Amino acid sequence: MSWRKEQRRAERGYHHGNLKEALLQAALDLIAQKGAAGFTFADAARMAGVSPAAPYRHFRDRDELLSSIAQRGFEQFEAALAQAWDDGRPDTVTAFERVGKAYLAFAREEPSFYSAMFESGLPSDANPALMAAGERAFAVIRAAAERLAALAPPGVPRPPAMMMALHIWSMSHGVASLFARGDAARRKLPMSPDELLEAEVLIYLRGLGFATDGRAQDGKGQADEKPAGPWGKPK
Amino acid sequence: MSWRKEQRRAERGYHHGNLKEALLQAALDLIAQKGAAGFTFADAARMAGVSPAAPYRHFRDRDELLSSIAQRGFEQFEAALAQAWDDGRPDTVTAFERVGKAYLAFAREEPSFYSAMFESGLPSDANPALMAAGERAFAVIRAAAERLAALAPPGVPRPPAMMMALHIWSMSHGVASLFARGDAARRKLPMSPDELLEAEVLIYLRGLGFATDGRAQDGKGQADEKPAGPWGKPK
DNA sequence: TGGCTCATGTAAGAGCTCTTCACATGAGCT
DNA sequence: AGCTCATGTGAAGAGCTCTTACATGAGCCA
Repeated sequence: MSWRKEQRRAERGYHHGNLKEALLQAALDLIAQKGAAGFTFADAARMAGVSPAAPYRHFRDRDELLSSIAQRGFEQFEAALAQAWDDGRPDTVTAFERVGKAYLAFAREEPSFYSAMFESGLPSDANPALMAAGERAFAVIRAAAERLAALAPPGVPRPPAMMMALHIWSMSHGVASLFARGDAARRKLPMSPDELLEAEVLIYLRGLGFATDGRAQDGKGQADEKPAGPWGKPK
Repeated sequence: MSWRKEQRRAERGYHHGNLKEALLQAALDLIAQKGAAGFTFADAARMAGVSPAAPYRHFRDRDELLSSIAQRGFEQFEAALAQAWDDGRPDTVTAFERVGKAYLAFAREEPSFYSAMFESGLPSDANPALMAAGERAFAVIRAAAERLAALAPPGVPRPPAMMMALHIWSMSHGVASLFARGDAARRKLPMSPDELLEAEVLIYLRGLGFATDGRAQDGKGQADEKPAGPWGKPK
């Protein structure tokens, strides 16, 4: 009763032709359905229409497939963040907030990548290329923080950009992994994850002395205006 | 060559007597070693010295065992946070920071619990008791935020306590899961996770208008003293 | 065109896990 | 003493991971 498999083979010949890509795609789909833990090498093979042994021609391991996905994820993540940052245009604070939104958007729209990247429990020393890709993604946040730190108001010691970057990253990751994904999002929130993160970052930046209200802060700032606060209007 | 097993049985008789507890403990140990994903039902049975089928008398599933652990984790977590909070003594801000430290300490000292709680990919609707335990733990943070919000300086619209609680939680979870655990901690940081989180929370609170320097803020605050900032001294 | 070679796929199998079943044991009650 | 039922066992099916030996055919070279 394996006419199904026979037929598939008839359609595409003995050689698949693009198995590596097909496996990566299949794995993404499977992770989306069943989570990074539930995904199975054999399942990916089945989905690609090849025998369970075929994937071993392209990936040493189930883990290597997973870390390939994570690596790609970091690359796309970096691209998304970099595009959102857009080198700080039109102004640093606006661009910075856009980065936060892009972070959440990625976590929401690419949950498979996100969980391969952060929740797959891969030994971090397994794949140097993976680590490097992660570093590059973080570098975008760090560069943005650098620029932001340079705008810090005088009079107060300037916050270390590295620290700011780590803070922003931890907020983003915290919101993303607690509230913005799959059934974790079932917790009933008083606001959307995006709003939550935006408020969080705004409050944080204000704590650093930034005037985060009028947005255009790069020079001519209207500093103190009794701001409405980053949380909506009181009812 | 199974004299080993025979001997164990001789020691403890046909019935284990406390298998459920033994399994939970074994699972914790295994998760600590190999991560929540790598842990195996059969392994736990072996470690407890019983046959692979025995655990099924106590847990419907591998997942049910995992969620039992997560539930216990939340209970201990709640206890740890509540103890740290100590009903806001000696003053709200100090106690609040203690909660943050307790959060990280738990993540660091009980990584098995922490990953069962937050990284095991359990369907959140699987176990109502689990969800309830999670809620109770969060309630501690929320209660603390409530008290803190009540101290918010006048003149600015008071921040919603729920939002503050979610913010604090996301920061804590973000720092914990990115920097304070296992080989994720291999990222070379300019400061310890504890310091990182403390600074983050302090900056955040300052952004809400709290004077977070002299600590005693509940009444007689020395408000403005050109604070050194929550990041150490500039070198 | 014919023939080589090697990357890519397959089949079969060992060893593992999960889970279920019928059956064994003995702790605690009557 | 005898019953009963919770608790543990052994065997077995189904699935997964990964290895090994073998099959196929695409690309190259003459």
